[in-house]
Amino acid sequence: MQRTRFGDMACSIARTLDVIGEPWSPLILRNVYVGISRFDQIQQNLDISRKVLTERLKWLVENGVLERQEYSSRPPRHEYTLTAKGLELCDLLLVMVRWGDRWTAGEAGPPVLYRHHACGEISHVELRCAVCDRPMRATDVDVLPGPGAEAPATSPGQARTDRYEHAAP
Amino acid sequence: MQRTRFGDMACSIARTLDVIGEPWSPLILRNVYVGISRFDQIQQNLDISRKVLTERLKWLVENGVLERQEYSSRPPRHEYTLTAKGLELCDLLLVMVRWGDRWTAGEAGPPVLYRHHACGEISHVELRCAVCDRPMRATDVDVLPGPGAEAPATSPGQARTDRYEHAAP
DNA sequence: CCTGTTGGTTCCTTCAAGGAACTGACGGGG
DNA sequence: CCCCGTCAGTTCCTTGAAGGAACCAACAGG
Repeated sequence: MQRTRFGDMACSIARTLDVIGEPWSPLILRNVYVGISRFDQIQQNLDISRKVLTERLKWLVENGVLERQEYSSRPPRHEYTLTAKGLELCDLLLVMVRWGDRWTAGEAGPPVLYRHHACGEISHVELRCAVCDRPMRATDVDVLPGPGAEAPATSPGQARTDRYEHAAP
Repeated sequence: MQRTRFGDMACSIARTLDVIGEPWSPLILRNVYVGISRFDQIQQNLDISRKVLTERLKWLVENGVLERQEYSSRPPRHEYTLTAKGLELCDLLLVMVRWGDRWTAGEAGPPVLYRHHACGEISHVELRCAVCDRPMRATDVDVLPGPGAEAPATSPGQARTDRYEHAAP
């Protein structure tokens, strides 16, 4: 775990990492996503320490990514399900899968395939611009300061543009 | 840092995390991406321990995400630049930004904006199917075992489908 | 010669991860 | 009634990574 908390930084990447940046968290999310949603199932599938799994699940529930639901009282049994917030995080997993397939899978090929409901084909994700629909990759954008740019402890009105000095022509 | 190495798992998410899953790594990548590419610049911008920064940079270079380049001999000075592999990882950052903006930015609004070169508009990424071009989110796919599905130490021919039991109808 | 910049390395402390054992509520079988 | 098994954790101990500060070395400029 990072001892430096990222949640207070004026950076959406840091704040996203604050939620799922700890070791195991994305893999736990993946498991819940594919239907492995109970404590012992997840623990066995990942071979994760029960202690760490407890901590991660608690954090993810506290942050509204997962919900802990009782599917049987007597005996009390729970399972973890994705919230809308958590489901959108799974989009991130799809992009990670794409990169991992391209750069780490090697000759054996991808360990898991994804079939798109709409077309029925084995496929993968591509990044498009929400406005014009054309490809939008890291090379296709300029970075510039936004309204929430100043760090929390900074007085308003004094935007910290120095942190984004490469903000393009 | 995770003590359990994820690189050996038969999972592209785990293998991606093995490369950039450690604390600070995505933020270092982001800094190099926006042009903050020298050791001391990165260290000051992130307020990261010099020791950890050294380790992370070394790991990222070893894994082909960054390149260490001398931009001045005498005195020897270096900067870190993205490889093609690293640039594609930045796509992941864009998706993290999108989630962070939606779910963590609050009233202040996003700290950073992204202008798409092709249309000139402030925008964000959307996930599309590489085959049919329609939206492809986590809810829009079936998960099924692929060619590289068996774990490394497993004898070939005996696919471990048990790990993906929710593989959908 | 002294200072500043760049790019690290070394050392020490603290706290998270891993691992194994333990708990406790319940259900079922003999 | 007692023992076994399952689920969902909790407790405790050891190890090792993160944080922080100090140190080092090569060079440039004044």
